[in-house]
Amino acid sequence: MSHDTKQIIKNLSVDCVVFGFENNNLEVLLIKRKRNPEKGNWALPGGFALHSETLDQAAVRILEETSNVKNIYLEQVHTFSEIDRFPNRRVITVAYFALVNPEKHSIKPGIDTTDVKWHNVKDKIDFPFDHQKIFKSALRQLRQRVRYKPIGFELLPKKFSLSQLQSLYECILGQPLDKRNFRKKILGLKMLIQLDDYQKGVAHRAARLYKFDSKAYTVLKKQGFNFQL
Amino acid sequence: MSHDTKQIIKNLSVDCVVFGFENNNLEVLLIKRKRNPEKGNWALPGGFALHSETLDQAAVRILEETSNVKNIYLEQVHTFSEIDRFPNRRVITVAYFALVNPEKHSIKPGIDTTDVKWHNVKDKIDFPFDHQKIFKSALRQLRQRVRYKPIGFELLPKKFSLSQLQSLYECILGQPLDKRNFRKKILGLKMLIQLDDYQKGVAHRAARLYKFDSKAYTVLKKQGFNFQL
DNA sequence: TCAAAAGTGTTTGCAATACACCCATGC
DNA sequence: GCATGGGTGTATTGCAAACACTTTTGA
Repeated sequence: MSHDTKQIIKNLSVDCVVFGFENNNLEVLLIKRKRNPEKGNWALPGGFALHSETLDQAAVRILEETSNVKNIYLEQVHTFSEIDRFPNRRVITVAYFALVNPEKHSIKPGIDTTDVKWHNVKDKIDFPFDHQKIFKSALRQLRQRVRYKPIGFELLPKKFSLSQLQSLYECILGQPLDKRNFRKKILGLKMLIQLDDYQKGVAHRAARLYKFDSKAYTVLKKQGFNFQL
Repeated sequence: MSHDTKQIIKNLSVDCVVFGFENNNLEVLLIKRKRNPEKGNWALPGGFALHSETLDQAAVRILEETSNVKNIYLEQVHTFSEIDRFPNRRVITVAYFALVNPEKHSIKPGIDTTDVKWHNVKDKIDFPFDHQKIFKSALRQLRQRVRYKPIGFELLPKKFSLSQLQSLYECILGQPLDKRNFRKKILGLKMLIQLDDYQKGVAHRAARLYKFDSKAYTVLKKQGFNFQL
């Protein structure tokens, strides 16, 4: 191709809805915008695509540039094209959702942002542009995916308890789950390895910790599964 | 907005994978290209978006312009952005899938096409550009959708037999279904109205015809359902 | 009378659901 | 010793799956 490699595509942007799981809550990553439009306001991390990259690559780059997160689960969600969605000129945006384990990835402001933060998914957010719509559609897609792909696991630390895992599923699906049935089901998938580690320093019986069987995990991720709870 | 209304967005196109059901086969609509690139070759109907329209609107317009079909079921599938997917310059394309009842909609060439035809989904097609990839991903999405949305019905004539409906599902899912179980399940959804009409002129027992209960249909389409067969 | 598709119920097994009590730990 | 969450098993139900013969019609 004959394009300058660092040149942006002026009418095409990528916006990312980054989900994380912290303090037993599903959270979304927001960045404080350094430039106009909406300078100083909290928004979804986004940016323009370059002529030299695919949109998947753009999403990876933008996440790294805005929030310093790398090497995470990414999936395209939808392309938004309302004529007035961006001020003054026509910009179409492709939305991605991403899953991050906040313990593994340190979040910090990148070149185009002055600040980053996690925000509880349950609390109302006053989004600029059409980011409310984008956020909702990403959440909807996450809820669908989690039912037949084991992607929830991207959000947890290496060692975790079954209660943590259950709590994650409850946050994503927005509904309580039965403890015994959940355990039966999740252990039946044979993708967890029981460890000899236990929770420490809690004022109740310590929970046993588990990790993923990464081979079984990869297989299941490809095959898909049916998680009906 | 201040754009000329009929001006195209040169780096953004829409491609449509139009499915139809005819002669008990699932078919895809192809058009013969009138212009370069790939002039004279069969491809998916597509075209550039305009500054004055959303992508959904572009898909509607393009389907009408290329193939004379209107008022059909449309859903966005995915955005394709490989750098070399289009020759000579960077063009990103947004794929849609559409469902058409060939009996209701007469297909004929539009301004940008010299010919149109239906092509059996099972037969290999030699697609230009990345249309093979686009087609595959649309078919995958159709297979998913049909399991929890009653969209299959968009493809049938007003009056139809249960065998036709079953055959449609078999074509989409690519697997045979049990007749008795299929009927039990589909009648259990209570969205079909039994008519007093029967098939005519067939050399075997005439099949009873049904139509959709459009109210129940609308409700189910919104709620989603679980079609496991 | 033959060919070809329509139509029709029952049984079986599995998986989802509902449900309640004891255990270990820190304070 | 008490508050807190961890951990465990069974009974019931509903749904998916498997399966074969009779009916109707035109040729």
